[in-house]
Amino acid sequence: MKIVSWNINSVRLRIEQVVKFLEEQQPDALCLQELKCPDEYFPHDAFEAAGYVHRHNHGMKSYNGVAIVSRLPFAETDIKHFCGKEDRRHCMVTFENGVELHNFYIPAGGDEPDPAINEKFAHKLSFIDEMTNWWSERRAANPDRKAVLVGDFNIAPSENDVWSHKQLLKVVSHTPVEVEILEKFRQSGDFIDAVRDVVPEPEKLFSWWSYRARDWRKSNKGRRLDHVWMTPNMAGTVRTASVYDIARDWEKPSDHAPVVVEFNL
Amino acid sequence: MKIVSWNINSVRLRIEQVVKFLEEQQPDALCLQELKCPDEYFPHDAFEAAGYVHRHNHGMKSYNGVAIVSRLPFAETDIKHFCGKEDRRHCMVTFENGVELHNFYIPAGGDEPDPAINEKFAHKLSFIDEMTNWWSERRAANPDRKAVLVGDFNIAPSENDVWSHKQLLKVVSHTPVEVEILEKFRQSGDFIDAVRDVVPEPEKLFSWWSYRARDWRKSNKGRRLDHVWMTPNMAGTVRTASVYDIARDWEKPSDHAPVVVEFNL
DNA sequence: GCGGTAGCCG
DNA sequence: CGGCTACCGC
Repeated sequence: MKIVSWNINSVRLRIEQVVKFLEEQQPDALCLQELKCPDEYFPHDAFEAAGYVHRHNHGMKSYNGVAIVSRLPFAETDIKHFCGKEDRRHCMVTFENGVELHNFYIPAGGDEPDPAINEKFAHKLSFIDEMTNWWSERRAANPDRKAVLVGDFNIAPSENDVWSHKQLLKVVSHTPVEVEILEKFRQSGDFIDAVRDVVPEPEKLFSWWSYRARDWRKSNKGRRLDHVWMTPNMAGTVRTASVYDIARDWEKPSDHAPVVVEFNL
Repeated sequence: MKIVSWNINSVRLRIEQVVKFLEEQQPDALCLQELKCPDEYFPHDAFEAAGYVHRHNHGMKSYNGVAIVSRLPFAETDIKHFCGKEDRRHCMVTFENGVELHNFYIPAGGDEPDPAINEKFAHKLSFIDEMTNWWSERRAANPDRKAVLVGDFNIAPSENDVWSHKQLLKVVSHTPVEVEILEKFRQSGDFIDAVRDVVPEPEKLFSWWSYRARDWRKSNKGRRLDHVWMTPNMAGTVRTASVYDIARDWEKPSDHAPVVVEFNL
């Protein structure tokens, strides 16, 4: 089972790149974030033509929005609201083999890494906190569930997930408080980072490069913000994992590259 | 001598199309309107590389802007302000053979063809009125001057310059008041319409097709808004004249096509 | 419909 | 830097 997470930064603007990617990589399921697209304008036809006939899209105008498009049918679909907002940051499907796939777009958190003065940073921390409580309950109710959790977590947890640990310690996405709260969430499910399972540290690995760099590949000031995690009962099932960074070189690219993971399922 | 007028509707967005056109048509001078480009951002390098090393550009932010780029050197360059505005609607050069080339972007005139209620329409009429007085004086001062006047005049004078004379009689660009005031200007210089000299009426000829049409060539609801005129002492010098409408089919085209005139000079 | 602008966001 | 929202102009 091949699963991909990709922050597409406008699904309508980049639908042709998405189709190209699907043709080249043929994943079973593609999880998209930052659709920036109300559901009534979601480009269903292009996905249908590409063979991705099963779709669960959950978007809004201007901001956020997540979708899962798949060649495999869904037994169930659902969404969850976090922090009392309907801001389209999560959707999930259950495949017919019982495996769940969750797609997240965790809040970016603004510039100032202080929840007392920056409401966006406070929102980010609360969001992850709520994810932790939510999963603890879900896990208690069904300890044997197999689940893959993917998305733009907007956090690069390890020092090998950023181009400069030192220079990013006070930059939102790599501050200790974020890394710790994300680790707390990880522990709540004993999740395994599927990518690091196959591409272990200290190898540097990034999935996002700012638009602001003149030559993103040369300066390579990247961060690994996009993740694919799995429940501990899926240990040992990762066949391959990689960042499809050639998509970052396409015409008018997203600032994120797809993260591709193949599972033996 | 091959001279072209082209309303490019953003010279920066379409610089590659301009270079392609220059390579295909190799005019001596290209007159551009609607640069929408401050002078400090004019794409000099692309013109330089294409062999158009003589340039007179006169632009501003957001709106209007005119330029003459040329393979032939200029003996002089100048600009004139009309209606007390510095809105970059005219520039001119004198070639070493003494021939003047004037490039105009006459105001579009808004929607309502009534100067009493529409200031933009009043501006358009005043602009042409001022052109008339200005040229009368210039002509009196130098009756033997040879001059080519080109540009987006935003008026389709004849019934064969529009797709439907009847349906456009009350539409700004083809109203009798505009046609008459432009004819008054023409008479002030006894100008000859170089294009109609070679492509006589009643042949329909257009240089502009709205972006709003689904299929501009099929519906063909065009207007001839772009013109190449010459002083009467140049009578009989037009070798060819045409509208390069294939440029209207290029990717992300301008809504205007280049008007190309070859003179025996 | 498609250029341009500004401010918001990341 | 480049999505988005808006509005302006043709």
